[in-house]
Amino acid sequence: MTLKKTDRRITRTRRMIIEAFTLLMEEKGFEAITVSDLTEKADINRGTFYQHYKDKYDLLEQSEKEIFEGLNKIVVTFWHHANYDVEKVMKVDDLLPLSIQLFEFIGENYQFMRVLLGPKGSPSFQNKLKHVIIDTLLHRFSPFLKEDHVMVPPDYLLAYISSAHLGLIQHWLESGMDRSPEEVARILSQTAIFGPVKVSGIQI
Amino acid sequence: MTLKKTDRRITRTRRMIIEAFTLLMEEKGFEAITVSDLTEKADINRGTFYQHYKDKYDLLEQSEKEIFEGLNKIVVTFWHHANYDVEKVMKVDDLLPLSIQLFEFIGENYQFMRVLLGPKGSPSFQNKLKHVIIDTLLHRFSPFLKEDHVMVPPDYLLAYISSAHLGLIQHWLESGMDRSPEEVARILSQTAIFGPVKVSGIQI
DNA sequence: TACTTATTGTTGAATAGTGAACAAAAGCTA
DNA sequence: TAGCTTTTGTTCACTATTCAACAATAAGTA
Repeated sequence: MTLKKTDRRITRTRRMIIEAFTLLMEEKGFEAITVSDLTEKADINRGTFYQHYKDKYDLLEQSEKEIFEGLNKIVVTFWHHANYDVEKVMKVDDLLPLSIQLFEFIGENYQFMRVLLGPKGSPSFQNKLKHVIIDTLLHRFSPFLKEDHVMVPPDYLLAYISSAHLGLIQHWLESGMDRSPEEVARILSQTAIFGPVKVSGIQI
Repeated sequence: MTLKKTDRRITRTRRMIIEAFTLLMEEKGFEAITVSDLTEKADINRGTFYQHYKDKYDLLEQSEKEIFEGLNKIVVTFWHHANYDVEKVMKVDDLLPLSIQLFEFIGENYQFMRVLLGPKGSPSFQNKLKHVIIDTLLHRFSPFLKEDHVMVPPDYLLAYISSAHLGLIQHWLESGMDRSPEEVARILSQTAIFGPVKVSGIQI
């Protein structure tokens, strides 16, 4: 079954809507935005917007979904390639390439993520992203935890790590991505080494 | 007779073509560009290009024409508003607003004009622009020349002034518009005051 | 509270752009 | 020079977007 190619007009129209959405969120905040605002800023017909999205809430939902799906796809693809087995001992540096890819993806969606995570963005986005980090990423490492080595309750550990990740991502975005994805991935890796990793018992 | 509104898709498609055209001229120079290059870079269908332009030469021609028409429109509108009469004595500062508008227009078309006037642009564009400056702008001042005060042949004067204008425009574009349209308009005005204006006999 | 303005959601006919295909021409390479 | 590859210019049926209009709803104001 061959994958049907999307008409480039659809892709283009959606990109224009997202760009307008991002600018308007920064300008006036999600709640104050109207569909008319969006279509004016995107320079498209109002009817066209309704062809793509039900309303502005649907737009937010689908936009966030795309971000989460993008992140998830990266992790799934990485895992598939890495072909990890519980028998193998995992080293922290094994995850550096994954980290870099994730930060590159975030960088590609910089404006949108920065706005969403900012003061005028979606209040629930932070929470959703945190859960994505937990479900998509951190739960994959559960099998690698040496249960008799775990010094703290796992749920607290996950809450700690995911919030730390989120905080670091937010700082990177707020400072205009002043470091490369590689650099920030290393910062994350090295910060984790002398923190959560040790308490988890994963070999360094 | 009401002015028919252009479909925004037409405007958008043409803008995308021009943007692609500008990038490719910088990248490989006009001669090396193919229509296929243009439509790939613009992300439009090849057939669509042919709906708008005959070939790449037609694209160049129409693009330049738009620039010249834009400049001309500014001058014509200014003249209309200024409502100058030969009886009135013209002062140099009277033209500052016109200068500013012209530089603003150039600024709005910065990328395209910079590339056209650059080493990989259209070799004839400089010459055409010079003639536009003469025909559109400088010839309007002929009636204000005090013939018995003119110290040099008028055709030499026009050649001097138009080249000076062009040189100043090019420098501004090449230096990435490091000064505002207002500033560069003043530079032009003040440079002219102690040069061509004096020899023309226009009151300072 | 009543009135005005702005926005919404939808509709239909028209228009612009799309993808794929084709023959011919141009450009490139051995 | 012959053969291959790329580009051109065009066509057609289909799709996405457009514009304008409309009634209903929501928001704003006096």
